[in-house]
Amino acid sequence: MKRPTIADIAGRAGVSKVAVSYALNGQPGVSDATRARIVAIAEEIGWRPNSAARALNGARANCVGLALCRPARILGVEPFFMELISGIEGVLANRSYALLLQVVTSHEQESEVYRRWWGESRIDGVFLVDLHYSDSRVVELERLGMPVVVIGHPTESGSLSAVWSDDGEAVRETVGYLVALGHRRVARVAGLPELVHTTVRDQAFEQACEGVAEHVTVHTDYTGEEGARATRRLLSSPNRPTAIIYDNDIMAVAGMSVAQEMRVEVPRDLSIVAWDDSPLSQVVRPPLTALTRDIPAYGAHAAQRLLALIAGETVPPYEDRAAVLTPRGSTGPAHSV
Amino acid sequence: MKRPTIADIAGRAGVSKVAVSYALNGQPGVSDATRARIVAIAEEIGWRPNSAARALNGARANCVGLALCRPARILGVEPFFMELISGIEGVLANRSYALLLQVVTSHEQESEVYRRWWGESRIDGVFLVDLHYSDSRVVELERLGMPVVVIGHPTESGSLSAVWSDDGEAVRETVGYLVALGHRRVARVAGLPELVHTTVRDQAFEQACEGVAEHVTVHTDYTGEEGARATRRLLSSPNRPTAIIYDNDIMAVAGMSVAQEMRVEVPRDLSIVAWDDSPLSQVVRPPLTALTRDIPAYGAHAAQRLLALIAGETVPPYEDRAAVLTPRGSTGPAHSV
DNA sequence: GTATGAGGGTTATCCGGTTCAGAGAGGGAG
DNA sequence: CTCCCTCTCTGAACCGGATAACCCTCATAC
Repeated sequence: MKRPTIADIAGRAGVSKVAVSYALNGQPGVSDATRARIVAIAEEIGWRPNSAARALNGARANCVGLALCRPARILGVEPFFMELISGIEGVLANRSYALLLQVVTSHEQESEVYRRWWGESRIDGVFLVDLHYSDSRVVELERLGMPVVVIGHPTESGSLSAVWSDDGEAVRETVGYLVALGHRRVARVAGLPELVHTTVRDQAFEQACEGVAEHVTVHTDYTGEEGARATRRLLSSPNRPTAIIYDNDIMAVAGMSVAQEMRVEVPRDLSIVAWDDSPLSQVVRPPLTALTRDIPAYGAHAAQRLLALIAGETVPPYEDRAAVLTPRGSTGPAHSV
Repeated sequence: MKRPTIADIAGRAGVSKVAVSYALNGQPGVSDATRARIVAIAEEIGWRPNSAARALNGARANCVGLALCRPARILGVEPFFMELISGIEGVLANRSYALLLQVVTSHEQESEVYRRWWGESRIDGVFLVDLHYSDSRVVELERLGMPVVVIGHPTESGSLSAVWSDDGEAVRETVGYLVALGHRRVARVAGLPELVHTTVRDQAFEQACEGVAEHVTVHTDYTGEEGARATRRLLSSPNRPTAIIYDNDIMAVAGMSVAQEMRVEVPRDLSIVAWDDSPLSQVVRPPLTALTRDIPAYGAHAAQRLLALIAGETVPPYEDRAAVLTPRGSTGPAHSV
C-alpha cells in the first residue's frame, strides 16, 4: 500500500515524470488534453505531493512555527493563546500552511527550538509572542535571518516585523472612565513585569492617573492565586482603592471573590475591570467590565503578514485596533468611604 | 548564507559524504579520530540534518499531528486542550518530535487534514480527540493505516489504540457523595450529546441515581451561556434539584451565578460539582467541588503510546486514572425545601 | 607464503519531485 | 523547399542525506 508518486502517474499516463510534474503544478509545457488525463489519474489514485521531496528542492516547507514560553497551568487558563491560534489557523488553512507548535520553559530553549526548526528546514517562519525588553530571542531570530512576525510592541522588535495594538490607549480609556465615575484611588493588578506590554500598560496607567487619581500597581504571574493575594493586600491597605484594573480575567474573578470574602461589595465599594474579555467575564455575577479585543482577528492579521514576509514582501509594522472598554456590572460610581 | 550540508562537512574534513553520515549518526564504519573531527566540524559550522532530506529516505517525519474540531470561542475557554497539549509536548520534546496543530470546523475537514498530512508524509501519526459514536474519522484513519492514539473510550475506537479514563467511575463517586450528603434530586448539565464521553457519563449518571435519587440530564454546547440557561430552567422547575453536576467549570461558574441571581444559595440550597478542575474552580466563591484529573499526564501517556506505535510496537488500550472528587465549598448537605 | 577477516573508507543508488537543456513534430513565412 | 519558431514532451542533473555493496590495507592465523 505504498503512497503513489508522480512516477506511478507517469507510468499509467504513458508520459514522463516531468510531464506529470508540469501538469500537476499548472506549468506550461503540456497540452491541455494530456494535462487533463494526468490530473484525472492523480485524483483517481489519490496522489499527494510528498512534502519532503518538495522541500528538498529549496521550496518552502509550507509550515510556520509558534513557541509558547509559559507554564502549562497558565497556558490552560489564558484563553488568549488558543484564540490567537484559532485566528492564525484560519489564515494558514486557506493557504495549506501548517502550524508547528511547541511549549517551552525558557527563552534559551525557545531559541534552540527556532535554530533547530530553521536548521532542519522544517518551517518558513515563526511568530514571536510575549516580548521582553532586550529580548534575546529577537537577536537570535535576526541572526538566523528567518521571516518573523512579532506579536507585540514594535519598539522592542528590532528589525523584525510587528503586529501590535495600542494597550496604552485602552488603559487611558479605562482610567478616564473610572475617573469620570468618581474614582480617585485606582489600582492595577498587572501581569509579569518583564513583558513589554505589561510595562507599556504600567506607564500608560501612571500617566493617565497622574494628577487625577492616586494609583498603585502590583505585579503578578497571571495566576488566580496571585491575583487574589494582590487584591487582599490592596483591600487591606489604609486607604484602599475604589477601583482595580486586572491584567486578565482569571485574576479579576479571583479579585472579585476576595472582595466578597472581605465584605467589599462590587461594584458599590469596588469597581473591577478585566483585561481581555472572555466568556468567563460574562458568566460571573456581577458580569465583568472588560477590555474587549478580537484576538482571533489579531492572530489572523499576524498570519497574513507572516505569509507575506515569506513570499518576500516587506511588511511594515501593523497596528491592530486597541482593546475597547465594554462596561458591565462590575463597575459603578465611586462612593466615599 | 546557505545552510551547511554534510557535503560541506565532508569537504572540510577531507572525507566522503558517507563517512560524515556514518559519523554523525553514530554508525560504525569510521574511526573514532575521524568521527571526532567530523563531529567537531559539524558543531562548529552549526550543521543540522535537513528534515526533508531525511524524511525522503523513508525515515520518519519526526512529527505528529493533532486536529481540534471545536469553535474558537469554546477552545479558548476550555483549559483542557492547552493542558493536554502541554503534556503531549513534554514527551515529544524529549524525542525531538514536533507537533502539528490544526483547528478545523467539521469532521470531513478533519479527515481531509489527516489525508493531506499523511499523503504528504508530513506526520508519523496523530491523536484523535472528541470521539463520536460511529465516528467517520475512525474509519478514515483505519483506512489510511496511520499510527493513531485515540484519546477516548476504547469501545468506539475501532482497531485504533486508545488512552482513556473511566468517567463512569468518577460519576459514581460523585453521585455517591451527593447522595451521602442527603441529596435526592440531582441534575447533570452535560456537554455535547454526540461525544462518546458525554454518553458514558450520562449512562453512569442514570445508573448511579437509579433508585436513590431523582435525576435529570440537560445537554449543552459547553458554553457558559448554555450552562446558565440550563441552570435557570432547572432551578425554575417545580421540584428543582438540590445538586447539579456540570461537565465543565465555565458552566459550573455560570450556573453558580444564575443560582445567586435567583437567590438560591450555594451550597445551602444547591450543591455544585464541576468536571475538570482548573484554577478557575478555586478562585470563585465558594470554591467549586471538582472532578480533578491530571490532564498533562493524560496527554503525556497518549504521546508515549503514539511514539511506541510509530516505533512499531503494539499498544494495548491504556486506562488512565479516573478523575477524583475534590470537595470544596460548593457542595454541602441537602436541606429539605 | 597465502588465506581470512576486520577496520575504515569509498562509489553508486535511491527517495520524490523540480528544473534546465534539448529533441522531435508540426506549422507558417519567405 | 527550407528556415525558423512554437508546442509538447523527455533525459539528466539536482536537492541532502541514507544505505547497500564493494575495495583497500594491515594484522593475524595456519
